[in-house]
Amino acid sequence: MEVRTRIAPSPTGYPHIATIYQVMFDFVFAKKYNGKFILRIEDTDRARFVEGAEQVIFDSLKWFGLEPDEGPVWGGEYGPYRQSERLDIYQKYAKQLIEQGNAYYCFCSKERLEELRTKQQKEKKAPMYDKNCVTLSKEEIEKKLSSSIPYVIRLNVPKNQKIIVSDVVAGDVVFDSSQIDDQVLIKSDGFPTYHMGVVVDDYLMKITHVFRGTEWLPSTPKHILLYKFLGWEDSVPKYAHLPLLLDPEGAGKLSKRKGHASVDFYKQEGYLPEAVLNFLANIVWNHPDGQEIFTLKEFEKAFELEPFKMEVKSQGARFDIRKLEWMNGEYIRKMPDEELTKRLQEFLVDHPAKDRIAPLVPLIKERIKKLSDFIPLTDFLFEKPEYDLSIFEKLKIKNLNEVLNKVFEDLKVMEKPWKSENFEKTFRNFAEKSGLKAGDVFQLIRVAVSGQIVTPPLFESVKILGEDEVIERVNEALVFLKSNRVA
RNA sequence: GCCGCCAUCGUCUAGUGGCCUAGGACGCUGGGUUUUCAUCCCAGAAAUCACGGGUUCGACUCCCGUUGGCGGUACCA
Repeated sequence: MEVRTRIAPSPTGYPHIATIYQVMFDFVFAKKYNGKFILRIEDTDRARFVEGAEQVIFDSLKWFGLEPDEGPVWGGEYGPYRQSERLDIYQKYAKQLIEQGNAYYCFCSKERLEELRTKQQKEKKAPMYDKNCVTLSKEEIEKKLSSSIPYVIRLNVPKNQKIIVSDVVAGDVVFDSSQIDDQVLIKSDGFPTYHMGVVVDDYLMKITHVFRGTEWLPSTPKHILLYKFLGWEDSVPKYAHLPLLLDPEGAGKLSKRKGHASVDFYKQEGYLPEAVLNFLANIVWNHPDGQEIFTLKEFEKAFELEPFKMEVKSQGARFDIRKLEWMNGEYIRKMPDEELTKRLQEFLVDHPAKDRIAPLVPLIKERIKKLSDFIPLTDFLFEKPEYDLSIFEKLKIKNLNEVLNKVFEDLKVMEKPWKSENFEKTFRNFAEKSGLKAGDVFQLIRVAVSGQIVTPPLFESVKILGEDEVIERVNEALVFLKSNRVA
């Protein structure tokens, strides 16, 4: 049987990093077994629907290289792939369930439901629907229907049944059906709820494996019940409820409010998609060889989903951005210069000098952890520095102005074009003659040229700036020092 | 409240009864290389394996309980 996995996001805002985390498993697993990875848009919540969110999901998947084989714009033989375009299908199965007595019309008002809930909570009972409408006669139902009283369709959950969820991560989990609420299947606006939509579509789209967050584990028995009632018992997919991504500060799930949760954050900060994926995989799964850095392909190769035991941790994992940063740096350092240049150029969309960064790449490669680090590190190469007296004051040389002046004179007479070796020799000699440490002299030149304490290697930076520009900047630094009455 | 999942350094984890006086990685601290920073190399601190009972010759590993964390408990997904 062909392996078919799916991601079913709802277009309610920008995509969450946990969605990508899930997609990664779907994608890798489908690829490993030559199966198909499907994207289905679950746009059944009209209140939370956000215009354009769907496109952002597509873009994110593309950025991570996790594009589906089937989906809304990709096509496929099991479409349509948007739930809003499948309403009649859910209706059809809902009717079937009603006829079988496995579901029923419910005309209860929101107010009654609210009252019921508060009452149950007061009595310290689990808030559940009381099956009030299950006993309605055919005539009563017809009457209410024809006078267009709003209704929902509820699942008629039987009492005192054991429902076993076989999960590849958690193992077999037994639920008591008496604890399960009569879930709404079709809302009063005619749209299905998640539970109805997911079961019908997963069945119709022939989904074989479901990877989703553990927050879904408690509602899985409802889904299993639905498969059973619809006569699809043999088609229940294999479930793998993945550990939740927890907030680094430790207050529950990684939430959208906290920034790190948005896929966009990683793009904007200059994280590499492959590094993010590696990180995501690594926090819940360990490579059998013990390596922490591995490609998606390597993950795919080593990842196993044994019949009842998946090699994935089942506890929630804190999302430690510092480790991601380190990992991202590792990827940057291992990347060929040409590739890094390309990535940097793609990242620096508005950078005025992005076409001229190639020679810088080898200089900054070991110094950046994220693509965005490039900007503060190299700014001085593209624009004149703004000098700050406190930075000059950090230098170990006492008579700054005097020494810099001598440097200035030496620079003017140095043989052009400057060569790194010659530059170094000149100022080492200079330092020795002046009784200064070579490092201190170089640091002074660095600050004069860049205005910064930290820069890429000095000799190479100087070369990139060019002789005239360097001399001019040293002169400007002198003027600055004088105007601040520095000796 | 009820139901469920989980429990090893600050964080991510290795560990499936003896190899564990618990290993690795990030981070942190110190040192070395270096024109700054970074890279790289070396060293170090850091977990009474949540707690309490069992089972066993022997438990981080198995069982029970407690505690704690997390998730669910919607006409949201």
